[in-house]
Amino acid sequence: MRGKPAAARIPCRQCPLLNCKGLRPLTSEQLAFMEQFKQGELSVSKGTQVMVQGSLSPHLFTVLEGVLLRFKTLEDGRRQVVNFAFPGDFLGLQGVMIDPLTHSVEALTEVRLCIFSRERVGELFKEQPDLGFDITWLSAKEEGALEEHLTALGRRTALERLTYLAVFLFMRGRETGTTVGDRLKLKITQSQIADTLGLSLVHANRTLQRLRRTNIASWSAEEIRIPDLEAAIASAKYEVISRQPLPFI
Amino acid sequence: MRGKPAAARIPCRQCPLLNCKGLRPLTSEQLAFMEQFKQGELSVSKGTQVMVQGSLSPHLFTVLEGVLLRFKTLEDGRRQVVNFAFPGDFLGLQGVMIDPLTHSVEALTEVRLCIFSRERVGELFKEQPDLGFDITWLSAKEEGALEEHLTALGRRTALERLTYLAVFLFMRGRETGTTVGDRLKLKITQSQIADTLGLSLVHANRTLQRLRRTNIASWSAEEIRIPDLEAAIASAKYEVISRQPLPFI
DNA sequence: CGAGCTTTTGACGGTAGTCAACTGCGGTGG
DNA sequence: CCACCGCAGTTGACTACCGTCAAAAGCTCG
Repeated sequence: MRGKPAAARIPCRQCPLLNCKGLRPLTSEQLAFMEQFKQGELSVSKGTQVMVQGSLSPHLFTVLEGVLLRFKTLEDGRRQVVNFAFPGDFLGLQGVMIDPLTHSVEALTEVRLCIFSRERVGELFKEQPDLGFDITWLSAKEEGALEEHLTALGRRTALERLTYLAVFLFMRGRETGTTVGDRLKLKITQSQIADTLGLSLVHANRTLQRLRRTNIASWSAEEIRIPDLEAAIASAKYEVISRQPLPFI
Repeated sequence: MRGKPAAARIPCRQCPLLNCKGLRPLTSEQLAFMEQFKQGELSVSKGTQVMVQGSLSPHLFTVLEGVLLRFKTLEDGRRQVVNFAFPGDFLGLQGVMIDPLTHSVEALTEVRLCIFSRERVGELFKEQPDLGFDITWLSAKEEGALEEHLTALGRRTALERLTYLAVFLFMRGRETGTTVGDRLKLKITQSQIADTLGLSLVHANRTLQRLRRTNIASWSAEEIRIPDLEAAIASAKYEVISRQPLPFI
């Protein structure tokens, strides 16, 4: 896990997440606590592994900027992308509870992370119960996302899965201000898409071409564009869960 | 959601979960808190829906006894089983954060549940931060299980999925004292298995027959028997996560 | 310009889904 | 008592979706 640590330490009261529309801002007391709870920052470039499956993780992270990929690897090399992380997402909670990490995390873009110490989490729960509650909230929301992915893999056709993923990523992007109009700029390889949706690379490619022809979403190597979100949601059979502003940090 | 509520209210200090080997017992202070936090008990018979997708849930539950099924339903009727709940598992956390439930919960056996009020969760986090932390732990563990299921659906063959599920259920049973020797008594229909593993009913049936012929697991309608757990784990390519005693309640 | 990665295309085979029918079993009611 | 029903499990035949193998084309970067 390389990367310039603490390149530019920004005080929490200037945290970019505070004016992110999809996120609920912290109270000033909470901000004061976070200020001393925060250990530093980590900036990594695209492709960097932030966490490695099987290793021990001394840190927790909050994503300040960028998009990451969480994935598991089987011994024989098969990979499964488990979820994506957007700004405001909390990474490494499992590492606190379960010793060796059960998945890896890799940066899909340039990424800036906020670092916390794993040892001091108990302290957070004691001194700021509301923040502890928020962490549980985030964890429950993550669980909900995994359930959606699970039904996508289990019960949706390849084309539905692709549209589902397009909509999912687009909406996560919109919540976290990563999106511009009906476009989400995000470079993902088709291999990563395949590993997310449980498809082979070849089949993912063919289905992606089929998706492009439907005009429901235009998904290029550079960006995802969804002209009619309602229509896309319907055709993905995506049940949108209620969009309350998420807590963070 | 029918069922005799509070049929027999057992004090927490006699909770059957306390001497469950896979679970970490509570301190006496925590027990005292839980005693007044607990609202009552709910006993339901096999097949009962304890929670219904789309409805609001006023309660949280801890499983005292029995096994349940969590599943999502698409509008067109396709079903996806998301996970199973064994004694000690915590149900309904998502209902606290996200308003309408995103999945249903159904009893697979006779089940006894401990009921908590959704409104008072904040109180628990404030007064017993350690318990709040434990809830987060449970949530993180659940997340880990979902990730395993996800890679099963995405990257394993039908036969591997079946063995994976057999091993998964057996080990959960063993953790929670539901198992006897190398047997887990548990009635599951092949349709439920199919909906768990993302297979069609017919194909699940055929693969199950194939699994029986391998002698790795004998999975009848009544029970799962795994004579050689190590071998089964290997052939399922199941990466066993470390088995620390779980917290509960 | 060549190396290496990602995307694309073709051909082929196998895995898994669908449709349909039949069996076996337990419960219900005539 | 047994016919009848519904449900779970089983089997066969057919199809199609999807994976694998292989190769070529496009791209970026040193």
